[in-house]
Amino acid sequence: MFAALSHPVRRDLLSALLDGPETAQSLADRYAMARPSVAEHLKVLRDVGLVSERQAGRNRFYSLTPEPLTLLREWLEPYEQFWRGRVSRLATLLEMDASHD
Amino acid sequence: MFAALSHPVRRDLLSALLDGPETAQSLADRYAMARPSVAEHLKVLRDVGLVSERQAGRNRFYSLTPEPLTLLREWLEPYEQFWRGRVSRLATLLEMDASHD
DNA sequence: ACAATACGTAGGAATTTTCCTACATGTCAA
DNA sequence: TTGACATGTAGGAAAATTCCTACGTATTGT
Repeated sequence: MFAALSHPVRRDLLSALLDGPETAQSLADRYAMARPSVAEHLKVLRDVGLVSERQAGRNRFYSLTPEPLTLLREWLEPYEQFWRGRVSRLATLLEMDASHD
Repeated sequence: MFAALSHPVRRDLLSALLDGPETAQSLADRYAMARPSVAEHLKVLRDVGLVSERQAGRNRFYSLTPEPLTLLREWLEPYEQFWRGRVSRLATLLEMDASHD
């Protein structure tokens, strides 16, 4: 998951699919890269379940399946708690400080 | 940021720092890897601002500075909206279906 | 001053990732 | 059927990442 998101082209592909499904071809046209390279990036995204494909004649439509991103959200949680903890400790300190003036 | 999080050892280091600051040494002791390798991972995390260091004599304490993770949270947002959108469209369909029985 | 400890970094080997050019397959249109 | 399009994959070069040992520097305790 994290590895799949580590490449800017792959994040860009996901972002492109936010507007709806697109064919492999039209996705590839967005980049200076050769088409097969984009196909490999799509494969990485497919392997972690972030996109799914639907064959339609000689086109293949890719669409976004963001469910696996809930893992990322869950991973993030302890760090957000950590962050809130720090803020509230700071607030406590400020209160203590305010109390002796 | 995404690249910094792509390596399991680096994610583990962040996780270790949730419990509070630690010296480079004690962090390195957690892994089978040689200490300088861990030091390089710490450097990557430092470069993206996810950890900060405080020199204390011959020890160097690392602590978690999770602020940059807000970028991740922001990145995630459109995908969560996308997801909610899909769920609500599904709900609409189910309602429509329920209405003709 | 000297030895030991804690640490970062240089240099390089091994591995992985990225990206390319073929190439093979399946589909459509004439 | 034949030719053009859409696509995935194989094979390999190039680039990046990872991890090691060796080394340099600063600090501490004796």
